[in-house]
Amino acid sequence: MPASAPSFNNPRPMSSRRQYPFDLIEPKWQRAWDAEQTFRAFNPGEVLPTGHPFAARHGSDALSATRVAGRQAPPKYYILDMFPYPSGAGLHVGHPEGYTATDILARYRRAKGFNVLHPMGWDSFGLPAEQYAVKTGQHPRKTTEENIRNFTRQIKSLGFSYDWTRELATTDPEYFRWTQWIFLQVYNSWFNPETNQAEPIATLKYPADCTTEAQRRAYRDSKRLAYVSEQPVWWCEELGTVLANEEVVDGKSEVGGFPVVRKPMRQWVLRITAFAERLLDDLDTIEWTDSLKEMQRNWIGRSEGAEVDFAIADCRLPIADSKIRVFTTRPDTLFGATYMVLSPEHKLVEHITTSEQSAAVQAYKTEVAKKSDLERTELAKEKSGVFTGAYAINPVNGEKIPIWIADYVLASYGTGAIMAVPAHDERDFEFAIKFHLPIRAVVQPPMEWLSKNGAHLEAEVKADGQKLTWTYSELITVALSDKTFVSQAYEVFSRQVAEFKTAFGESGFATNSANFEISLDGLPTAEAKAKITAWLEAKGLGKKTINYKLRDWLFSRQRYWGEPFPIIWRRDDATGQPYHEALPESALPLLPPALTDYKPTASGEPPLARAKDWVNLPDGAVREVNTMPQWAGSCWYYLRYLDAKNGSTFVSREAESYWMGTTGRESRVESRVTDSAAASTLDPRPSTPGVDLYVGGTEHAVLHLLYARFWHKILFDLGHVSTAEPFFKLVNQGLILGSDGQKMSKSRGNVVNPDDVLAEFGADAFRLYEMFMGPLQDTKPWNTQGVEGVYRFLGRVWRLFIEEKSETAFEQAQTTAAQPDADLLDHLILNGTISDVSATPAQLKVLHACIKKVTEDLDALRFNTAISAMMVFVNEANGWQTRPLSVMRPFLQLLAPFAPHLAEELWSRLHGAFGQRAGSLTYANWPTYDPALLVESEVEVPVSVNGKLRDVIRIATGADDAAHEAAARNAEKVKPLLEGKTIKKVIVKAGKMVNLVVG
RNA sequence: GCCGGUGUGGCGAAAUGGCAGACGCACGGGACUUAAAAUCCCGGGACCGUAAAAAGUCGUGCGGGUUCGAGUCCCGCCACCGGCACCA
Repeated sequence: MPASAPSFNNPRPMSSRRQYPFDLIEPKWQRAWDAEQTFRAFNPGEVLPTGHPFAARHGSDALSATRVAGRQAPPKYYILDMFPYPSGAGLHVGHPEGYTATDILARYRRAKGFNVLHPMGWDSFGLPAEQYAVKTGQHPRKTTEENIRNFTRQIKSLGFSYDWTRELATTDPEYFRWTQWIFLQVYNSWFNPETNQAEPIATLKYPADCTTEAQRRAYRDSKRLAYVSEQPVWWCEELGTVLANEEVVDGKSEVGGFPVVRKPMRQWVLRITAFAERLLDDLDTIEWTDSLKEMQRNWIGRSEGAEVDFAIADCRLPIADSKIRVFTTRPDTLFGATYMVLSPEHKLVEHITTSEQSAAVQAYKTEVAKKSDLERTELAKEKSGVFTGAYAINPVNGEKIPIWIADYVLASYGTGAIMAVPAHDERDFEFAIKFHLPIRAVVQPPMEWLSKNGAHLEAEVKADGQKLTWTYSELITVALSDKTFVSQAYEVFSRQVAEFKTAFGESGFATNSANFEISLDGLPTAEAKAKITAWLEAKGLGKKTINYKLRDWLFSRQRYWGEPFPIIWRRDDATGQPYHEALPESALPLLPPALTDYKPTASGEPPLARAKDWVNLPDGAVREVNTMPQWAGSCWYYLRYLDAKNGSTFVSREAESYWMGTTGRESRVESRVTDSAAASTLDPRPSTPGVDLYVGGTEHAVLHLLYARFWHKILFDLGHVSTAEPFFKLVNQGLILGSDGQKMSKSRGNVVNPDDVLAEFGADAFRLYEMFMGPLQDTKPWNTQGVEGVYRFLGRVWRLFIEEKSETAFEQAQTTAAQPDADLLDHLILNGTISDVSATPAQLKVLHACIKKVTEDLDALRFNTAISAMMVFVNEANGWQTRPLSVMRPFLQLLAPFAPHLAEELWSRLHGAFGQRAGSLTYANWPTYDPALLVESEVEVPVSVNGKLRDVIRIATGADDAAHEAAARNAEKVKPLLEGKTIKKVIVKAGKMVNLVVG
């Protein structure tokens, strides 16, 4: 039996009778919601269908521009799930965790009066469908469509309140025509450093020496945000494609873990580095978790420092090339630079290498080239390198220092060359020790550091005119109390710096750092950096610089199942050079050609090259045969949802500014009565710019989220969208582990299939359990018995509302009669304990405490404790002889976001029994609580003596401190402890606790 | 190594600096039943007690500190999870 099939012959025999007929209720309401289009979200200006519950609540003119003055428009709330890749394996229990959380919040916001946008779609380009196509020849579209059907069925069975009219798939030509369109926007833009933003390529100014059209074109193409570059890229043989930096983890492909090699290739690249600063800065404007922001910051990797030029000694090169530029974050240690290192790939290496060293240098370069990057990082322990025979001049002291090459210096970062300061950089230190290069200390470490790292050393010191030999620890100990020994301690450090087993890389005070023009001595590191940088700039020897680890985004893939580039190639008549040209927008969508074989060509070209008719155009031009990466479609899908059916633009201006929250900012949740109770249940920030809440897994912390922010900023600069950031608040759901506490995987056999859980317990129980397991963000193990727990809870809810005797009748009818399912439910009648009587104060208190807790917890995304609050309510209500309608009704509203099917069913029965028309529970106004009802007349207050709890007193609410103290002194278990003692201090927090301090 | 997060019963977890363990699972006892399941009620951190209780002692990874009072705040460790890692 395939694992994904619902198990009818369940391993656990239907040991228990169903808690309630979820198998009838759930499909019933899913059909009703479908028929009513209950969750359809309306765009501004849209005519609301009469009878739609949203119109019933907010008025049919709710979103029209001509809305009657005085009536406030409902505020928008955009709540988004990361859309899934529809894999053949189907949904696993991890997917619905985030989806359930967002669905609960979407339903909660609807009840609170928001216009909620909650869409779902498919990230449907992707490798598995293509690999399947390579194997079987079946078109990937077919596999993809089958998988989408299965995913849709599974997701719909969970009762999520998506607006399915906005469903999209990245593989749909009507979708990817706009992906291609956005690519053209990127292609036709450049980054203007003066305005710090993307601008149309037409605003580009050409340098004077660009005279011919070919020159202008070359210049223009070198400035585009999408450009072609011949550069070393990660090639994965197994996947048959190149990968972006971000897709390579530990020298292997992120997908599949296949080996990758560095290979120079002509590729499309997007200029994300131009946006590094803004991608970094704007993190401060959005509400993401610290860890997520940190991950993005680390990936961008900003570091501030200086570029410094070192002249090459005795150089025979033309003057322009006779210097080596390095990047350093520690220009203050320039006086301690005792050698230089170039990366083996550095352009100058061959020019400066002396003939004596030439053979060694060549050999080393060959050796390094052979090493994969995996080896280069894995074998990081042992430093290697070769002397070039050449020397550079340290610009601050004129010293001749040797130039080496070593693979610990990366060609791709900074300038590909460093000044080595072994005393203050761990890597340089190791290298200097290994190759016996000089080490010079120019920063004084703190005493603690010296004592920790110099414990093994001996020091010769002068004390009382005598020479003595102390251990370094002794010297430091003396220096700490006697200032006259401090300078000796530093002197020994400077002299014996190589004896310390490590470099001192932190901040301290500069020393040994002076020439006849400038002295850094005595300055703290920060000031020393500023001073030397200013000096270098004044002398034209260097300048302040900022560097990023972020690389430009490698954007092309050698695959079939991706968006084709809307680009063609021509040859320049004059020069014979190939150049690229964008297709006109009217040519979109550009469909991939039909193929029978999806493999790359024999000559290693991408699969698209097989389609000769498609590639070769009548006028001699040829099409680009690379395709876009999977990230392209997911970079902007959240925008397409806003206006998914628009055939003339990717998203209309009105829809964009409404849903992204830049119009109608003044609109707030209708402010009700003035009392604080109502106010406290209003959201403090009704609408935010951008997606209000985005929920998904951490695996997209850098890739998708960085790329999407990048595209969004380009669209923002070009005036296509109205916010600088796409996702205002973002929450990562935690991983769900197997019941063995291990990551779920087929090989471990611990995968839980939602279909099975649904068959046994129903969608509501499944949803409830996923939320009850623990905090959304935490990693937590699955436990099927836990599902039973919440399932029993739903059964108790059911029995609160349904007459038990009628259940027997229902069951009999179910086994005997061949009635349609819907009619079967008619055997059930409302529990006789529910009546339209006024509630007791105790009942009201229980209800209002529940409203308060559930509301506050939903606002804070604490689903687990909200559920436990409802359990407390049900445990109480279970004991009631009569259950007032006015109490039971609001409870169903609280339950509705979590268990919508059950709540709708009971809601409609409750109203039916009292001859009322129910109306959709979805748009019923969220209940508010009255704090006055929560006040107790008497409270229990713990009493401690000397901080130890000894007794509990009952005392009237609002009693003063004196009354508390008196009651506490008289408490039965406290009295004996006070005998013969004096009370030194009394702490009273009225209504909270009393503490008596005795001596 | 660096950055971020997490450590609380048998388990998942709760606790604005103020009665640690709400709620749920598992477990034990009882009611109902011919019986079981389901349901309903009761119990429950550990230790020491006791016929049963009560009382008492100890308890939120470890060690210190602040405070009348610390799971919560501060300092120093340890372990686990996630990310980055020769980025000058």
